[in-house]
Amino acid sequence: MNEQQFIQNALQKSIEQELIARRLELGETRPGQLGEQLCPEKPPKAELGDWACPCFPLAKIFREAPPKLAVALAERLRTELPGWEIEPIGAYLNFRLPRDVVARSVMEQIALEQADFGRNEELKGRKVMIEFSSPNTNKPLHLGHLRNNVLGESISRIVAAGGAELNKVNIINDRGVHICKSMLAYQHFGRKEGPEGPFWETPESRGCKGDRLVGDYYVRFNDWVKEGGKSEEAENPEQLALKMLKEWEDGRPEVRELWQKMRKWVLDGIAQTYIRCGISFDRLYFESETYKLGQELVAEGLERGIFQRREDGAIFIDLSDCKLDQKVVQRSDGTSVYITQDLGTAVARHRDFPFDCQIYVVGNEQDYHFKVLFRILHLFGYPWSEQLQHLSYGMVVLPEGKMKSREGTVVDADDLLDRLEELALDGLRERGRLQEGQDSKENGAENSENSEVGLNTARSIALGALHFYLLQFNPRREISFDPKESLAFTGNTGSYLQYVGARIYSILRKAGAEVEANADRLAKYDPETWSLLAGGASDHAESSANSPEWELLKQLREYPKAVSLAAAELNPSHVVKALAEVARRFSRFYHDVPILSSEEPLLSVRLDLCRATLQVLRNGMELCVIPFLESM
RNA sequence: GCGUCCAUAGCUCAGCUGGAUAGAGUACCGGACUUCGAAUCCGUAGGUCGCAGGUUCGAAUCCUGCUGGGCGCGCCA
Repeated sequence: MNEQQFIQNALQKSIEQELIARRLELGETRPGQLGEQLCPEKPPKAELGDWACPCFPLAKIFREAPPKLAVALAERLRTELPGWEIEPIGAYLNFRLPRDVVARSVMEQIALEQADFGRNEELKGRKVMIEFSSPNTNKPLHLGHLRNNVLGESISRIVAAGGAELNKVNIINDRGVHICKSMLAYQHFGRKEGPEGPFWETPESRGCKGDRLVGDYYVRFNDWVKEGGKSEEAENPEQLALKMLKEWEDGRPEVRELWQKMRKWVLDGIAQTYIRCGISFDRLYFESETYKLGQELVAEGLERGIFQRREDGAIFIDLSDCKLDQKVVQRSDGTSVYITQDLGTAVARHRDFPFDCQIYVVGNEQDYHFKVLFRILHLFGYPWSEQLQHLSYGMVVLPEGKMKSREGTVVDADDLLDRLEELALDGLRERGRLQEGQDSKENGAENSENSEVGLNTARSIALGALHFYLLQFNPRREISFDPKESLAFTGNTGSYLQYVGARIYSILRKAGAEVEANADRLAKYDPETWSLLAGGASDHAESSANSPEWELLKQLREYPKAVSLAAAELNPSHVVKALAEVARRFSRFYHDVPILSSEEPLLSVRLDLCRATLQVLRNGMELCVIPFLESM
């Protein structure tokens, strides 16, 4: 039973007693409903208490003003909840927890569970498949993918923390006219003149990542179209692309060979970006493999009357009855469209991993696509089709508007990460943080700025800043990305979490103390020590009502709730926010309360509070794909 | 035009599904490093919750209308 229910139960009893004392009848209301109507909530200000409950709903039954009721109920609750402070203020009943008990229970729980603190079993036994990233093999990843990637990875970790069995998958869109476009451009413009004669350009010859190279040819194709597209075939490039797609589906060797080569360039390049971002997949699906199954399904659907054939041969589904209009599922020339492969992919995936639920992390510009997809799978009668979910996240827009690949306003993922790493390195340099034992001795040479350790730290800071930034908003919300302001390391950022972690590490190092919390040690403290900790025993504890220690402890207790809420809503921002709040409250505690210079037993128990905070930060940062740093 | 999502401090966003004086960060201004890491902390200021109605003890939150925006409405993906 959680605390909220605990309070509700006590309320329920008190209300019943009060009713009896007043000889009032319940009338239509079930006895059990009374407590449920009163929902304990967080007061707007910490001074008011730890929990609060408005008495408005009871006014009718008791035929008395809520403030008077609150006073009467408070009296009864005091005997119901010994140790708690209960205070009626206006129409509200305010509750204050017995602090020594709470402090001890949170810290013991953290010490016992350690890396598992925050995990729960709400999704135990559920098999969840999650699709995210979904790159095209004709260009590198951009800012939009970065949001998608970190959302997918973070939600995966959060859902796994809920006990679900998880399968992370990526559908690689390596088939279609857009792929043919970059291939065509390469065929026409990829022949270069070198000192030793002509050659076909490769990532090595240009000295860049393969995804970048192919992406440039994709852009080149669009320029070609604008130029009027002169080619020896005297057809325009768009037509050539469709023709090439047909040849690809027919398996023409030259086309397949070029496709294999360019596809690998992009896949290798994108794989590097994934590694850099700390995200991974259990399995890759390729549209080039699943589209055939999609075509089989189209044939089956046609036979079963789910789809219809038009005079020109195109196959479509009529969904005008549910306002989804008509949708073509196979072109008149027999080639597949986007949704064809998604049908095949869904079926293939359920064969590979019989999921209870599948989450598609895909941008909201595809809301219509997924409505149609889910509808079709429903009409096919797959039972699992009822458990498909589209996590429709908002776009990332720049101050000047939407990113457009053709206009070169796309923010390239690798470029952005490079820029962030440079800024992080500048930050380390300014703070003189590139020396001080950050270098390995075997490196011997010098504490140079280019040391491996310094670069790794900068990478972690950059990634932390980016991921914190991208996860702090509601996923469904469109976010505007201003490079100048968004790439900050001060204020509410990933670096803030890392900084607090590093400071805790530092203080534990200085104390010569171990880093892990230890439940046996905690068991030795007496109740008075716990009261000293929670109540704020610092010299200037003029208001022990809400000491920094108590505020911190309460926030540590909030962390598991944030994780389960994030899992329920598929919204990692709850975890990010809970962590930022932990960091803020720790900073205040750290600032206001001396730790190393305090005397026993306060020294020990305060160090234990540091350890508990550290553990929560680490656990949460792991879920948000924000690297933890022992020093920065 | 149709569908769909959105509108809260100068800016970027919260607001726990109807409750107390609407909160953070950032920017601005003012304080705090001889003391555990100043990528920090503290304080001041900043709002007619787009507009107008409605529902009720009570609305940023629910309903209707209006205004202004995003996205979608391809045999692109």
